[in-house]
Amino acid sequence: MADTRTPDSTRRSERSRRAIYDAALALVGEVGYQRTTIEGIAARAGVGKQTIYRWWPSKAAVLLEAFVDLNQQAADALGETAQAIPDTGDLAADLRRVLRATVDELVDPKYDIPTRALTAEGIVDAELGSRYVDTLLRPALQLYVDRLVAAREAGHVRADVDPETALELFTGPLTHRWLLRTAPLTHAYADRLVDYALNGLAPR
Amino acid sequence: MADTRTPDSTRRSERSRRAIYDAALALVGEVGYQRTTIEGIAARAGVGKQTIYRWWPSKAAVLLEAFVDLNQQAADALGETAQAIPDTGDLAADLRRVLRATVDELVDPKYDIPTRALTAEGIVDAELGSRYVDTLLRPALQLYVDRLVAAREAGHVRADVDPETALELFTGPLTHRWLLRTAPLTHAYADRLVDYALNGLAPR
Amino acid sequence: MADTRTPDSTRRSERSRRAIYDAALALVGEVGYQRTTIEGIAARAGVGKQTIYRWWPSKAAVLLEAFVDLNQQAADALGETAQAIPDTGDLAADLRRVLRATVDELVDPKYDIPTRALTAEGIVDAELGSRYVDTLLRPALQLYVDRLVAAREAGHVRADVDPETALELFTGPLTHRWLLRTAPLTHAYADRLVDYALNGLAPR
Amino acid sequence: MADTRTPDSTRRSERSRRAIYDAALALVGEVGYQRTTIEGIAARAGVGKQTIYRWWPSKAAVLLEAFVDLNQQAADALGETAQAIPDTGDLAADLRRVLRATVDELVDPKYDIPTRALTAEGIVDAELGSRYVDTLLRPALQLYVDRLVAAREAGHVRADVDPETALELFTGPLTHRWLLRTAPLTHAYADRLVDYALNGLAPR
DNA sequence: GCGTAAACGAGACGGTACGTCTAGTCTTTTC
DNA sequence: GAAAAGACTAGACGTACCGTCTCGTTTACGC
Repeated sequence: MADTRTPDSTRRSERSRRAIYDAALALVGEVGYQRTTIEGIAARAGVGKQTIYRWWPSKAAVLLEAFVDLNQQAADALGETAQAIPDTGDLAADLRRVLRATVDELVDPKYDIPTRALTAEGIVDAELGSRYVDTLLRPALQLYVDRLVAAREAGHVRADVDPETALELFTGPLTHRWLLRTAPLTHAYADRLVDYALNGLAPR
Repeated sequence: MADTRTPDSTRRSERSRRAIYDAALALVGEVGYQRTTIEGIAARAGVGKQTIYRWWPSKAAVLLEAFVDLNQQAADALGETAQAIPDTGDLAADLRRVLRATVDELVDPKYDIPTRALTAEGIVDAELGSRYVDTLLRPALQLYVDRLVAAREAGHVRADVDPETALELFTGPLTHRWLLRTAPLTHAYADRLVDYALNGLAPR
Repeated sequence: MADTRTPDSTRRSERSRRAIYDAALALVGEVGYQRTTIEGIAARAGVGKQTIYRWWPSKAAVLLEAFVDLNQQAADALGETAQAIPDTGDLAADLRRVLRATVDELVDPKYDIPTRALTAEGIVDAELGSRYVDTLLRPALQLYVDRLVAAREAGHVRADVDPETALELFTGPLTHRWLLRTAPLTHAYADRLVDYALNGLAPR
Repeated sequence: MADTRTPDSTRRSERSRRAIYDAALALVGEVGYQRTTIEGIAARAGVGKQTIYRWWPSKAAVLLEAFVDLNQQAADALGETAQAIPDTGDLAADLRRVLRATVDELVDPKYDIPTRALTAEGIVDAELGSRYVDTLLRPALQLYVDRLVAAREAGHVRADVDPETALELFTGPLTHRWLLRTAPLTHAYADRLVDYALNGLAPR
């Protein structure tokens, strides 16, 4: 039977935790997600397999935490407001800037490969997916909500707009192209999205 | 080394092919994609493993073809034009109708589970992904292109609109919510998408 | 590396020692030797694993000491001479009596299972084997030596007989049948052994 | 669940079987029985673990068969009668010769180590023990029975002697010293055993 | 209609990784 | 400072599948 005793997290080895994060991210980057194995992570981290199984339920969960940790570190390095979408008063310009940056990130293999892996895993595994959304995706989307609310108050956006839906006009298509590879992701595409979404497809 | 001789498809057993499709779809529905194995499909189909390896390169490829076959059958049952997006002259109403139908399909577990599995696999496996897009997704998206081109000619849509980008304002957000489960998929959501995309977020 | 510091035995917990003996014997009786683990003994004794590793080099060593302790207690309960082979003047009768008693003991599962385990372990592990022989077996065999020497002095046994070898004519076959289960261990067998060994196989 | 299907022995790979025997015997000789693992045997034999698990229930069973096979080969090399105890008419001399040969064998590490391991395992595991006795030990003991019966018919042994018991006067003590290492195994000891057993301990 | 060659069902094979178990060590806290 | 508790590295366990490779057994085409 499985070990049903919950381990005592106060006695957890910080050293091992870090080594596992590092090994997991390195391996996914080097050989891809499918060929990254728990045995491989353990060996690379100089850790017993049981130490992984003790603290994580699956390979995907390890990678997710490793990613969250990475983001945390990056966020800590920057100031708090540094990650917010800028508000220059020109909504279109601000969105173009942030969408272009997102395009750049999604195109960079360093982010592309592990993020794809996590996303794909979350698509099939609902439990993991919800943790992924809550810890990584939702905070990123919230930045759009904040900016759109500000724009609405400034009268740059229709008063009846639901920001949760509105933001998906930008991130939805971008994610669609990125994940499904239906067409190349370019800055021009990002700009066009902002144009269409803000001004609509119908003639004015 | 692999058997480099190309098998003679004229001598292929139609019976086995059908049995493999059925077994693959049934197993994915019953135990999920991850726990569906080629051995399991072979056993369920009453077929030797080699018969699968002879004709398909991977589990995902089997499932993809099984899905294509399923769609083919459904399409054959309907008339040819039956799957096109209707053109009543009211673009918004036509889009609402088709998006609502899509929502209904994505919410139905019968389609949801295997489609998720295929999509997730295609996200990670580029080769499979491109076949998935070409055989299943692209034809479906083309229907939007056709309808949007017609709308553009009728002056119901801006003359400068790129239909390939424009259609993603509808399918992108829908796919986003479906795959990532960020929020429930409803008819109201579909309607709102049509409103935002056609009229834009900015005040007129 | 192992903790080379010799622990201070004066501070040793008598309570733990007893609990470990009891747990070890109980477990071997219940689940057999192979499936008795040091972890299991520690858990059952309510003792940390390190407490076992601190004082014993192996599972077999624990069991051996537990057994020695058990014998000690039994011996203390009886008088000192009580365990000697009786000397009624009739060597054959005395040997039959003691061999029959040995048969009874070897057939009793209470002794059979742990003694088998220890013996088997000692056969493979020379170090343990020698401790087993010295602490448990040798004292028992010495009783035969004593009785045979007395018989020799009384002229009931050839003057040139080496008691160390002679005693094995009794214990050797008995042990052989017991360990290898080549044939059932019975009182009749014990009697026959005494007859053959004392009188020889050759016709007189 | 375990694979309950019985494998088809007609399709068994003779090559793998031989390689497994060789690897098992080599490893036991090199690192001892306890530190010989199924993984190690598989790796050394260049064989998948499952191939071992498919055909044998345990490490001990592999070793037993390897040993039986070894004996078979040795027996096939010699003539049929070559392994019988010689009958020169001088029972004592014949027994001395065979016991001395046995001593030599038991002292040779090549036989000592794996035989010890198998014997010890058979002592604890009754099922394996009975297979060990039936396939390896019993045939060897039968040779004594045959010789003793011949001696009885020739009047060199008491008419009332049970050969099954009598033979244990020789093999029992020898096995006892060998397994328990109570004293060194020498030719002199073998000779003394023959003397005592044939002539008895009591004065004539 | 008969021979032959390819596809077939079956499943053994060498492997890899799984998730579990235990060994023996190390660390922290309690008595 | 011994002991309880238990996390740690290490690695074998037995299982599940992988993809390849024979085996006979159909099956269907060309002679």
